[in-house]
Amino acid sequence: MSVTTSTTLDSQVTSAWGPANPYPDGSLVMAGYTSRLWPHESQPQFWSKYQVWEWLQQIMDMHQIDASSIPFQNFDIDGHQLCSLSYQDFIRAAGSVGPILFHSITELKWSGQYHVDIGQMESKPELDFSCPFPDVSYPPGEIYDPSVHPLAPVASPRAPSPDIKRSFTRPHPVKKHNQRGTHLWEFIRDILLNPERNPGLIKWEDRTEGIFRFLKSEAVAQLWGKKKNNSSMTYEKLSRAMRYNPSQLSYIIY
DNA sequence: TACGGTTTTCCTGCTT
DNA sequence: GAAGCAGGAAAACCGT
Repeated sequence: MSVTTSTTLDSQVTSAWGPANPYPDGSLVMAGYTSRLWPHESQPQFWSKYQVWEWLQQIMDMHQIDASSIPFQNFDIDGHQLCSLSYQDFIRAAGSVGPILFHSITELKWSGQYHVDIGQMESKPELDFSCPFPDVSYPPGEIYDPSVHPLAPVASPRAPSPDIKRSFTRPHPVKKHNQRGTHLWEFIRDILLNPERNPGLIKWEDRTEGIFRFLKSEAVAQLWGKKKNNSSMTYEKLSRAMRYNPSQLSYIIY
């Protein structure tokens, strides 16, 4: 993928919304995300598996818990199943974090107050490059601590350009606090978490393995550069940043 | 001001 | 040989 001088980023992204999108079905990548046309119901009983995971992630953030301390695979369930779990089930599934999760889900079941304001996003389907990737994983007012979910490109298979594969490992230990605003891994995460809003830029290749594919690498780099006020950003630089220090970084995309 | 973490930039080597 | 990716090294940047 290359962005020629005559090809604007807007045109690329816009075209991706249309029938020209080379991945219109998204059957592989979007499996967990199509349902992400989010909580029309705020009731956890109606959550998808993915929403359950987002809730888990949010709880970990809120309580400053290392995301690696619970086996996410134990929560490969939808909201209905989640709500049917007993206190002991939570203990078994999440150990010492279980009571926190149980308490949270119990409150949510009764209050129905859990709102992730995706509805706002859906009401504004147009792309907004001034803030292209709203942090929809976290309700307004909640501070997301990215260091809880560090991201790590690990040994990634080489792939012929323009399809660049990257893979991510499970979460790693935590460092506190976002010192520099948006991190690159947050940026990537948000693209992956918002396929409806940023179609055709990156797609999941194998979500269970944490492998994704750059479809428009230079377009992603341009967006990143715009976010960082760096007009000279290229995919080469962006990819270098992604490769940097993989032992430190990991990611919690499932 | 010093320090640490993250990102950017430049470069070389390897693979296809 | 060309293209593209991986990774080393150093500098820049930013928050504490």
